[in-house]
This record gives sequence, structure tokens and C-alpha cells, in this order.
Amino acid sequence: MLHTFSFHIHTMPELPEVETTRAGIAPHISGKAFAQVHIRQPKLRWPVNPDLAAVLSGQTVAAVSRRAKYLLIHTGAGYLIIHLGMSGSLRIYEPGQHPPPQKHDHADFEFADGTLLRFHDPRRFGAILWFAGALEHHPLLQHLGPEPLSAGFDTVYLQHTLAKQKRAIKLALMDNAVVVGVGNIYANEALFQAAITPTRAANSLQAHEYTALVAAVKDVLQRALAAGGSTLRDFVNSEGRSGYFQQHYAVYGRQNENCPRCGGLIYKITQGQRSSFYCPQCQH
DNA sequence: CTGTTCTCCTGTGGGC
DNA sequence: TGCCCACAGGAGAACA
Repeated sequence: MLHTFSFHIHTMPELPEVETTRAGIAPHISGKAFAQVHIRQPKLRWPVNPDLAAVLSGQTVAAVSRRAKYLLIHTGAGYLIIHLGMSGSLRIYEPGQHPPPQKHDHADFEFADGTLLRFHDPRRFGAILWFAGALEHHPLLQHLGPEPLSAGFDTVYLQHTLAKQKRAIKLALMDNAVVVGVGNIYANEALFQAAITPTRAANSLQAHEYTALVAAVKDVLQRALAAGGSTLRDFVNSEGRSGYFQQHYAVYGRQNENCPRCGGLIYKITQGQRSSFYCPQCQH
């Protein structure tokens, strides 16, 4: 019996949000030169380089890309690497329209034309790093698996990669060395869509199940990305802080509710200190 | 190498 | 209305 309402609105930056953030800020900062950099709170996931302002001074943004959930702001001299953690967001403010910083506005990057890129992150699981080397050599990036939406993430790859792994399939799916960008929400949703129980050993799936899982991962992320493109608020001059997607999930956060497919009860269990949600009738 | 546990942090919501 | 506390989570670090 249901005696509470939940809306299942989650605002943490998963890969679709990070990609949308990339697309949102890129046109506003590309080709522009860093002018002022203010770090108000250097205690993030890792301490922000105290020399960051000096390092960035005068450098120009050559491109804004993304690898996994890392945003990469390229300059000729290196990369500003930004991770949004689980509560981070970026906003653009136009020249002459910079509101005073609010609580948790930890960093400001002001460009020569007056454009402001502001980093906001209540829980401070995010990161702002500078790296002057080749990206493939960065310790955080060098062991990453393929992008989930790339051709490299396919049935053959997944089956081969997991061939000797006895851990649960959900834990493998959330491992960045296997495939990047699949957080807890989308791991749960993809396994539901592929009708696979999250506790199955990673190497125990049948060939058609690896195929279904790859397709499901791509589908849930692609649909979130598509939804984000239409529902995300503008990064400039908008009400509200970040405008992350408001999405509806099939099983995530729905323990004790009815499965949208069979009507049975959705279960919640813990795997690797994370919540897993699944339908024991639909997932095998 | 594999598997497990800990850790960072603050907003939210339930219980009383 | 307020206090206390469990919980949420990305992902590296530490440890077994």
C-alpha cells in the first residue's frame, strides 16, 4: 500500500547533463581569453591549484570537450579539467550582468570580454584541475573505458571485457574502466530495460543479454540527452540555478512501488554501498 | 589483481 | 517549529 508521494526529481549531473553543460557553455567561452579567476573555496574533491589564476591568465579557450564526466577546457598550454561531482553546475553570465556570488559559488572564471563562467557545487564533490600534459597521460583519464554512446562500446567489447569478472553486473557497469558515464541511476534503469537482475555475475550473461544491455545503456543515455536538449534551461539569463533535467525513472528510487511493466513490487537492495532497484519478476 | 570499505560534503526528509 | 540523524552519491584511496 502506497502512503507517500515521491516525485523522483533528481538533479545530479549524470553524463547527459555533463554533455549538455558542455554544449551550453562552449559557444560562450570558445575563443575567449581568461582574464580574472577567483577561487573562493579551494577545498573541492581535490584542492584547487593555488596558482590557477596565474596559470590561466591570458590563455585562450581553444575548445570545450568532454571525456566521461570530465569537462575539458582546452587552451594551447593545457587543460582545465572540471568535474561536477554530484551537485556541481556551471553557469554563464554575460558581460556587465554578474550577480554577486551566492553560497556555494566556489569559482569564477571571467574572460577578457566580460563573460563569466561560474562554478557552483554545494557538496563539493566536484573538481577543478589544471593539467599541462597530454590528456591520455592524465591519471584520472588514462584508464577509462569507452564512451557509452561510442561504437567502441558494443556487445563484443562488453562480453570480452567482463569474461573473467565474477562481480555483480551492476558494479561492473558502474566501473569507469569498463564503460564511462554510467552512474547509479542509469545503471539501474539500463538493467531494468535489459531485463537483467543487477546481482548476476558480470561474466554470466548470455550473448543476447550483453547485446540487450549495451543497447539499453545507449538508449537510456540517449533518451536522457534528447530530453535534456529540450528541457534544460538556458545557461544564460535564466531563472533557477542549473536547470538539470527533471526525469521520470522506471525503477530508480521506486522501492515498494509497482513495476511499470508487470505491476509487481520493485525491490531495493544494496550493492557496493549503493542502492539498487529492480523488479524480480521482469529481471532475471 | 580482485574485492571490499572508507571518505569527501551538504541538502533533504522522516521521526519525535 | 526545531533538533537529531540516516541517507543520497562519483569515484579515488586505502586496505584486506
